[in-house]
Amino acid sequence: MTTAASWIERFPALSALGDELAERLEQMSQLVELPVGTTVFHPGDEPQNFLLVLDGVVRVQMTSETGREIVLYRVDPGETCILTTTCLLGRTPYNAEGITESPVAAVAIPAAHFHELIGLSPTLRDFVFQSYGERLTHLLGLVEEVVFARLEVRVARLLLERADEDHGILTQTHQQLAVELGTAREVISRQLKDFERQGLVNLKRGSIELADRDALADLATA
Amino acid sequence: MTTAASWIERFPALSALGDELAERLEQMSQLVELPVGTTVFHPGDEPQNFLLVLDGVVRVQMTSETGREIVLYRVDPGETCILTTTCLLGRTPYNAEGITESPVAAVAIPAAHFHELIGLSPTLRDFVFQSYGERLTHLLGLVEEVVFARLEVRVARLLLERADEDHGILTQTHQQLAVELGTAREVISRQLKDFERQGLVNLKRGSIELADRDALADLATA
DNA sequence: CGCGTTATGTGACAAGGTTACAGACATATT
DNA sequence: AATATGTCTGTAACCTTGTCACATAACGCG
Repeated sequence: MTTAASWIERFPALSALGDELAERLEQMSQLVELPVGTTVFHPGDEPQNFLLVLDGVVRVQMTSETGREIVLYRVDPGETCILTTTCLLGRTPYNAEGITESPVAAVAIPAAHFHELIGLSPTLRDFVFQSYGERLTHLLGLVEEVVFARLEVRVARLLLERADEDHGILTQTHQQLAVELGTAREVISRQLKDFERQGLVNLKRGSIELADRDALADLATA
Repeated sequence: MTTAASWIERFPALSALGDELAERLEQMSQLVELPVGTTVFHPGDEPQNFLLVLDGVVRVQMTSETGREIVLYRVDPGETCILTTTCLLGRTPYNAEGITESPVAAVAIPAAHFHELIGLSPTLRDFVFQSYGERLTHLLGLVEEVVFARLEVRVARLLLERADEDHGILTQTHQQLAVELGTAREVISRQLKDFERQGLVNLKRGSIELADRDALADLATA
């Protein structure tokens, strides 16, 4: 009974699983659907399942006592939430928060099964190792940026990274951008106003239009 | 031929390996000895071996273009350098620097063998997963601290963490402390002088004596 | 249209990073 | 002992970033 069109096909890294393991994985997994804005986990929770995102995006962020926040990373389709894996394997509570940024379809695999499968399948193992590696590298980059990079550079990078490809427009509030960088809203407002005066962007309530991408790119690589 | 008193015994996490695997691991590994101050790796290098530290400490840090540095973590005896593992598995170059803080004895396992063994041994696998988890958690803590924590708090924590247990003395220069926190020497000097004026520490050239640990601890938990 | 809500702008000040030196201490050398 | 040299520490001035306090502007809805 080949449960055709399985979610597993969405993960290139899992294509080498083999029919037998794929079917077992299929059986022990459970599909979850979450509306946008759902809190997937928050600090103090302990995860019960290994999580794979099929569709949508989960944003993982941290909040300070004073209320400032910073985005740590995003889990995109085809990726796994490595913080969940870490807390699962280490039986430690989350120290960050996960929020769906769009409607999310995900696969949950109970801890015990996950442990078993990881022993059976080099494919799954490599997938998890690779995920760990990518996140670790990414987090080191985050540390580097936060500690060493000037704010104008970080804002320029953020704008380029998150702007709509075609029209060069972001529909985000200053507050949202502040959370991306772990800074304060006023600081973003100030910097954007500066950029506007230099003709790099056009500001409207709730959106930012990139007026001079080349100049921003120059800044971003500085 | 039981090569008795193997280095493997130093790793509690590897005690469950079993005789056969332990012997194979033993055979394919190579002992390395490094004097203090050796650069184990630096940005751009690609690792060839999985590394386990037997004795001594390796400090892993990052340097900015402007010359500022920050310590990311330390690899203590019984631990593995997870950045090495990451770069090894991902075939990516290092983006940080590793320096021995004391004479180091380490075990090197060539990438191919490592890959094979990780498939064979759940014990080794769990060890690596656990190492990943610990570092990831630790790095998230670093991000949190760097982004949200006030400097006086960070300095207080650093002093308590790195002071000699008995006498409450650190023999470190302000520059060295600055590297720990990813800040500038002048900033550390300023803060320490403040602490001194408040009677929390006594400063001497090349060393700092904690004069009021309780007060520092109060600050540190703030 | 009027009104509440959310988003943005801005000034003043505090904290931290940078620049530029001065002085203090340690050690080696004469 | 006196001097020279290098390293470490202190400090002032200035710039960037974060915080606080409020003003103003844009939107959405009855």
